Amino acid sequence: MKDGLLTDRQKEVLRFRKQGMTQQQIADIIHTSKANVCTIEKSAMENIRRAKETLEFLYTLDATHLCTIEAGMDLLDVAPFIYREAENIGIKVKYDTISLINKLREATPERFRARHVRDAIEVYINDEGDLYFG
Amino acid sequence: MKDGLLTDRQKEVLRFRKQGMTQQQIADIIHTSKANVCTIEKSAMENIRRAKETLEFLYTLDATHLCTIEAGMDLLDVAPFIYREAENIGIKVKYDTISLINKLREATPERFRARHVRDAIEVYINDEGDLYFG
DNA sequence: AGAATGTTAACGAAAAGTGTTTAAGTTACC
DNA sequence: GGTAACTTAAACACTTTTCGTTAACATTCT
Repeated sequence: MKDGLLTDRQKEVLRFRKQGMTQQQIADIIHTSKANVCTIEKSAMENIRRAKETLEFLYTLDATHLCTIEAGMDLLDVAPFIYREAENIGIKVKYDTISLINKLREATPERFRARHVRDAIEVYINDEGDLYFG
Repeated sequence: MKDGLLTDRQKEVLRFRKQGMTQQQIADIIHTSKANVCTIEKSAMENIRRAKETLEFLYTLDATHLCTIEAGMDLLDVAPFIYREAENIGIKVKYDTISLINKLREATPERFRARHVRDAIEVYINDEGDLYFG
């Protein structure tokens, strides 16, 4: 049984970075070049991105596509829209308006500009009323 | 930018499995042996396990060690214990007793026998009062 | 017992991932 | 301009993963 995606090297770098060290400082400590620290850190972030994407796939596997939030929509209109769509297919959404918006902003922070949606967001829902965004 | 951890083959098998197909049925469709379907499915599950573990590491990265739940402890004593420890370091735990126990059992189901803890569990907490178990 | 389902071990070939170095490129700040 | 922090790309040796086969083994249902 193997560990997670991150190599010992990558974990090491992430820990030092979390403490606020520069790549050069870390390079000195672990006896390698700063370029190498950079690539190690970069591939660590890449691995984290992939881990997230993998679990996203799992979620959408037992979830059905609920609706699409089109670009330009106001953030405050999103929750009512999702509630209506979910009601149409007879599923009760698990989250109240506040949690829903928080969850949405957390899942796709880059897709917002102030109160407006920048790019379309696909919304998935499962039988339990859990929501996933892709 | 690469995809998630799962190969197309693995996703394919997982989708068919979700639909309730047997390994033999899938093997016939994708033109390979059932043994191979089995190994593909198995490594898919392994990849999913690793994705989860990777994100767990991320959580503990900005969390500090709160306390250790020793083997033999009664499940009903865990929540009060954690609350007390968190209070000692001035952090309010995000979960009520019920949610806390659910979260604990979900994270480490193999470490319980009826109402008792089998092996020691490390508890981590972050500034927001989120808990992680390792 | 027979049949279907699932698992495991051993092995090979092709593909992908890892750690490194080197070298050239930003970006930002004094 | 110069320097420190950081990024990027190419190339290398090395290790691991993946997909596939075959054959044996365990489980469960009829």
